[in-house]
Parts: sequence; C-alpha cells; structure tokens
Amino acid sequence: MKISDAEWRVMRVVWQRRVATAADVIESLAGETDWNHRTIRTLLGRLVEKGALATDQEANRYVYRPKVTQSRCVRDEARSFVDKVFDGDAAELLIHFVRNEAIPSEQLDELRRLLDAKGKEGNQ
Amino acid sequence: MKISDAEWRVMRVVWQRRVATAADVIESLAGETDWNHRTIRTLLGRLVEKGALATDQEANRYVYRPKVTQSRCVRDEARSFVDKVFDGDAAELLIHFVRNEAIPSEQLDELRRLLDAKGKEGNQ
DNA sequence: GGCAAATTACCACGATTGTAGTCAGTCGTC
DNA sequence: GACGACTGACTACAATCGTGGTAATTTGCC
Repeated sequence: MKISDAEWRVMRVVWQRRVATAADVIESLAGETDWNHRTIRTLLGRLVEKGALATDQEANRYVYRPKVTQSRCVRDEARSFVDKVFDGDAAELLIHFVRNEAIPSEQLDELRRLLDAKGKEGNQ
Repeated sequence: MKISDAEWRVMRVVWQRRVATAADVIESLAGETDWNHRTIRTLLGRLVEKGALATDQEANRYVYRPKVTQSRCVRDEARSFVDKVFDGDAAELLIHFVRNEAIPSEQLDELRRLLDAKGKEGNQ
C-alpha cells in the first residue's frame, strides 16, 4: 500500500488524534496547508479505499481511524526510500544524514546509546 | 526536479560510469531488472528533458552524462522524504533507522566517529 | 549494395496524484 | 418549515509514471 505525499499529511493527523472526523482533519491542517476542504475529503476517501483508514458511522458522518500503524508505514516508506536512493544500503543513508543534517545534542546522545546497544547485541 | 523510482535506477548507473550510452545502461540494468530496452530509452529521454542528464552526440548516438550530482539529488530526495514521513525531523529518521536496520560493524564505527565529530563541532 | 540490428523521435495508455467541482441529502436555526 | 451549512458520493482533469510500441534512419556485415 503506497501512501502519497499529500496523503501522509492526512495520515499524520489521524495517527496523532487516533480518531478524527473530516472536520477535525480539515481544522488540523488549516494552519499548515491551504488545501480546500474538498481536497482533504478526497484524500480521506482515497485512504479508505487503500485500506489505510477505516470509518465508523456516527450520526450523519464518518469517524476515521487508522487501519495501519504509523510505524508500519514508516518502515515501508523508509525501506522503499533506501532502496531507491541508496540501493538498499541503510547504513549509507545513516552516514549521509549524520553528515548533512543538524541534530540536537540530546538526540545525538540518544543515537550514541542506540549505536552502543546495537554494537553489543552482536550486530546481526 | 523530481526523479522517479525507475529513473533513479538509470541515474545510478550513469553516475557510477560517469558517462554512458543507452546500450551501456541497458546492459548494466539487464542483471537487475527485466525492463524492455525501450523502457530504459524512454527513461533516459525523460531524464534529459528534466535536466538531470546531458547528452553529447557521438557518431550516430548519444552519450549521456549527469548534469546534476548524485549527492545533490540524494540531499533533495532525503529532505523531501524526511519532510513527508517525519515532518522534517531528521533526527527522528536516524533514530528509526538505527533501531530498525541491521548495520555492519564497520559502519557502526564510522557512525560513531561521525557522531563524535558532530558533537565536538558545537552542534550548530 | 541490400538487409538485419541498433538508435532516436514520437506516440500510447492505463494508474496514480494533486487539486478541486457538482449533486444530493441532513440538520440546526430562525 | 424554509434555508443555509455541512457531509458524503461521484466526477473531473491535467501532470507524472511505468511500461512499451511504431516509424524512420543509420550502419555494420555478408
């Protein structure tokens, strides 16, 4: 299941709120985008078709909730990104980002801890 | 300039060889894909239109060479990926990958060195 | 020197994506 | 109880993408 750029914006809102009506999503995105509300409704509909969201009827409208987890989608998306750009070599991607992106120091520390843990686990 | 998944396969070949004829690319990809040679020629043409490749006429055919650097494209692609999936937070991406991907130990070491260097530079 | 193979130029076609519009029902309000 | 606001259903439409076909030209080879 392939979630497009615009659809990711919508999914992130629903993942964050856990459930949301169309109006909720429209309101959440009003600050970040200038999308017409119809655009957002279209995206919600497509996400339901794709199986990324499920709906519950409530009164006269739908309540949307995620049918796939965010971490699952992140994994898939990351995998296809790394396949495309780094020919599947995730370590190359990491090296690229560490070299090229500003990283706050707490997160640097967290990364060091993760790397150390990974080193110790026998790096399978 | 947006390079599609299929186009990336082609670009990676040209970047690696620095210059390549269509036949070179077709041969290089023969092992990895089962694309028709016409497909690859179409992709090469589109990449020239997009300004990602330049051509030099040589005898009766073209020699393609990159017009954009790989690192530039990697940066752009990585940026839009991290915007889409992690809302622009590159550190979150790194943490995700370190957690979820197997990384050979030499690359773990390299990452540690990079992190240390980054920590010392005053993490701007 | 004629023919098969390679090459470029141009066309095709269905799927997906971004970005809405129309139509028709429902519901709260005056 | 009429009307405007909100909602979902369906439709639209151009751009991009994956995938490849046709036509025309060149060219190496027999």
